[in-house]
Amino acid sequence: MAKKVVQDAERRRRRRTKQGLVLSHALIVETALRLLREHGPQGLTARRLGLALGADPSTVYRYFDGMDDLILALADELMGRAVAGWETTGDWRRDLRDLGLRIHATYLAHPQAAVLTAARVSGRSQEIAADEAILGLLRGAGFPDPAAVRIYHAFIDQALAFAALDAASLTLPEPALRADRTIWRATYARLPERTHPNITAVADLLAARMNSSAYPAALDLMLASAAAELAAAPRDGGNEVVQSV
Amino acid sequence: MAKKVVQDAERRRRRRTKQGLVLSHALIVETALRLLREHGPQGLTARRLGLALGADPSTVYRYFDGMDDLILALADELMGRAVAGWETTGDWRRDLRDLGLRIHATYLAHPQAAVLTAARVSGRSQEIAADEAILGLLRGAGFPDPAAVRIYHAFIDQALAFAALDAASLTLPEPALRADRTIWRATYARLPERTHPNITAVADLLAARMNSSAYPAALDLMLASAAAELAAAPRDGGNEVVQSV
DNA sequence: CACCTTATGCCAACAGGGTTGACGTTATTC
DNA sequence: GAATAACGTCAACCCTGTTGGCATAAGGTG
Repeated sequence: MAKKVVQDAERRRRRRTKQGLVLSHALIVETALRLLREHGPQGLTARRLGLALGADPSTVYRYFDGMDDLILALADELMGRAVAGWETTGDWRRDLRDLGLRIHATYLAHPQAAVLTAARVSGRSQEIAADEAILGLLRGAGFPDPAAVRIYHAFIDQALAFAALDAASLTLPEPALRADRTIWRATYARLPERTHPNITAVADLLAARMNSSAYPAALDLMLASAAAELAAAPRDGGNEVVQSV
Repeated sequence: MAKKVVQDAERRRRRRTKQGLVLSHALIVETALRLLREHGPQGLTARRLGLALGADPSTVYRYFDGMDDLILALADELMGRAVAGWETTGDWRRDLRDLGLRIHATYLAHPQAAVLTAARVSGRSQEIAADEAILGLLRGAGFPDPAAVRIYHAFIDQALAFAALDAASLTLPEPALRADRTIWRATYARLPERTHPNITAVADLLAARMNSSAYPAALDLMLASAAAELAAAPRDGGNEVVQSV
């Protein structure tokens, strides 16, 4: 198995090898992310990855336990990048807002990586570190455990969900995910006005709107709701619907 | 092409054919959804679909232009089911809340169909009908076009995003998407307390929370925010962040 | 130094994926 | 009855992830 290989190879610096190749987890992840960004999900295959690395496709399996494992590593890497440079001020609301925007921005910088948002939850290092930070922040702010967990989940879910959908709007991946502006305009503007008056009337608006993000506003709403909950009752309030505004 | 085939075959009732097979768009979609629900994304392949239909895999291509086209049809079918039975009362906020919950529930009834949420936007009949209804509702309520489009998008995005993530929490699909309770508990509870005090302290809560949905609360927040915007200013307010509560 | 174990890379091969084209049969239409 | 479209099968193609065997390099130990 590649488990022990991981630990040993990680702490060692190799000079050169048979064909002069020097692969590593970091290099493979970096290359995979590049392929994903430049050529979309279709571009990230075992064979293409091997080609981009100048190595045989099967070599990747010396470092990762299959393609699924690699994908989890990619998601973990992105989470690590999102958290990198994040500094907590002690103001949980401000800190979470900052982190949320960082996660969102990181995924938007790798639009094709929207696939990865479904691959969360793995017990990998970067993710767990981020989770620890978030939970610690919430508990430190005075949220009881159930509330902290609830907010923690809502926070992560929201960030990843919006990132995935925003990214899907920005990119032009495989036909099944096609959602770019051109498609929208072409699809909606071509509808007969008689049968679809509402859509045709706002076809251009629909197309133009595909580029903007609704996440910051939604994030602020969620944080405001959490703050109101904290201010109202120090004790936990269960899972009931929060009616505000 | 299958385009003309579609129209002609749809309006006709065929008694029997060569081997006694009577395929149709509806039957194929129904079977594909069943495969997806029972065996997950891995279970929905051209070959398995052919097997389940008792037909040759290539036969599907007489009805759909490739697997992508079929997947879009599945998403369209689900949207149609979600909207079926939906009755508008004229109260846009109440109606949208109802529709949102319907969409959410429909996708939760087909957990494995979370993949389909990424396949939105296609110009297919059921979807366009739903879009028309939503946009008509918002414009009728007095929202100017830009605001209506913005809310329309936020509404759909939110419903699909939460459905996808909630469904991912409920199911146990391929390794890359693994996110079930067992995994959560096993993953997080096994962490050393010394290095991960926060996570280990709430490990059970984390696992238990995977089954509940945060969508209704988020939906209410969004609708409340939209209502506040409508009450405050009849004219459109652009894309600025809404600070409420 | 020799020696053995581990790490690392390549190669060939397998099962299974989507998709296509030719072909035959059936159903419909004129 | 003849022509045409629809429908289903079959064999084949190229792609995918993945594996086992083999060769070489590296690292540690005598």
